[in-house]
Amino acid sequence: MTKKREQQNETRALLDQHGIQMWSEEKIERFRATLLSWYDIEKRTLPWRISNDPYRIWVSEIMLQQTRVDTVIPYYLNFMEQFPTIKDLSQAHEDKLLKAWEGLGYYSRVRNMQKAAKQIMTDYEGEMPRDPKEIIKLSGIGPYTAGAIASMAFDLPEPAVDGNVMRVVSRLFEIEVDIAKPASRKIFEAVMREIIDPYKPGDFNQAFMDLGSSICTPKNYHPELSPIKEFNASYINETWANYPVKSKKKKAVPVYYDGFLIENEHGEFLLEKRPKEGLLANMWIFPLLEEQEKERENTIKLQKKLKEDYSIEIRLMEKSFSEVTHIFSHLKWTIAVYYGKLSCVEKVLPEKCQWVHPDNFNEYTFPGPQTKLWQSYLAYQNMQ
DNA sequence: AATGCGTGGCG
DNA sequence: TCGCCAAGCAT
Repeated sequence: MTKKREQQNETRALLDQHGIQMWSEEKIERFRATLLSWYDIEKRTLPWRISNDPYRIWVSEIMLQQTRVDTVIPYYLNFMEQFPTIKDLSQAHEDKLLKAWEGLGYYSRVRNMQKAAKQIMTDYEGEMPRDPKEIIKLSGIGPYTAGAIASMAFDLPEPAVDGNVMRVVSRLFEIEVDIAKPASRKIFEAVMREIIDPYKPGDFNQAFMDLGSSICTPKNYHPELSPIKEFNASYINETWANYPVKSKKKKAVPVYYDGFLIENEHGEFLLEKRPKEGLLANMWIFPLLEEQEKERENTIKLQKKLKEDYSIEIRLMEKSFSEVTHIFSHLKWTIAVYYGKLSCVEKVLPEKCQWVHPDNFNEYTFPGPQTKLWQSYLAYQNMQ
C-alpha cells in the first residue's frame, strides 16, 4: 500500500468516526472551481501576497497569529524594510527586533522567529526548507504556519487549519466537535486534505481565510451571501446558527498593583526591565508592587517596600493620582499610580533598573500597560 | 490537555 | 462596561 493511500484511509476513518459525510469527487471539483473563481475576483491585495517568497510569507503568518490584518500591515512593511532577509533577521539585535514588534503583542513570536532564522542559517544553508516535516521543526512554527508556508510558498497540498478554516468547515459539514479543543484540529485537517485543490493549494487555503474574514464571520453571519452556500449543509438544513461549536474561554484573573513614576533631580524616571521569560519578557516598565487585595497600602509602607526592593529613598505623594487598567488574555491588571521624587541618591540600583529621561523613552520597548501609565501621568500634569 | 502569552476593535 | 474575538504556538 502506498503512503498516500495509507494516509487517505486514516483520514477517511477519522471522518467516519465523527459522522462526517465526505462529498463525491465530482462535488469536490465543483466546490474547488466555485471557491477559486470567487477568490480570483475577491482576493485582497496584501503586501505579503505580491510574491511566493517563503520568508515574506513566513513573517506575515507569524504576525497574523491571533492578530488582525489591518493591525499587521504597517508592522509588516516596517519589519521587511528593517530585516529584508532571513540572514538579516538571524543577525539582528534582539532589542531592535523587540522594538519592531512593540505594540503587536505575543512578543515571544519575534524571539522564536529569530531562533528559527538562526536554525535556517546553520541547518538549511539560509533557505526555508520545503518539506513540511522540516518546516514544523522550526521555532515558533506549528501545524498551521507550516501548512501555510508549504502551500503558499511551495504549492504543496498541505492543510493550514486556523480559526477561519475551522469555522467555515464546521458550517459546511455541520461538524459538532468543539473547535476550542486542541484535538479538534486533526478532524479539520482531515477534511481539508480531502478537498484541497492539488493545483492551487495556496489559493485554496487563502480563499478560506478571506471568506472567513469577510462573509463567513463569527458574528453577523449571512450564509445566503456566501459564494459557496450551495455546498453549505448548515445553510441548506437551516442549522447554521449552531456552528461552529465553541466552548467559552475563562475570564481574566484580576491582579492589583501599585505603580511608581519616580523622578530624580535630572528629570529622569526609574524604569525596570522585566525578566527574560514570561509575561512581557525583556520589556521596560515603571516599578510595580503587587497587592494581595484591592485594598491599598499606605504611603509609608510603600516607601519602605521601595527602599527594600529598589534601594531608593523617595518622597511619595499621599495618594495615587489615577488608576490604570489593562486586560491581557488571562490577566486583568489594575494599577494605582503614584508619583514620587527621589530624595536620596542611592549608590547601587538593582541590575534591572535604569534612570531614563522621557526624551529617550522611544529607545526602550514599552508594553501597553507602561504606555498607559505614562499617558495617565501626562494627563495628570496637564490638569495641574 | 490545559494554560500562558498582548492588543485593539466591536456590539 | 465587558465579553468575545483575530491567519497559534510552546510547554
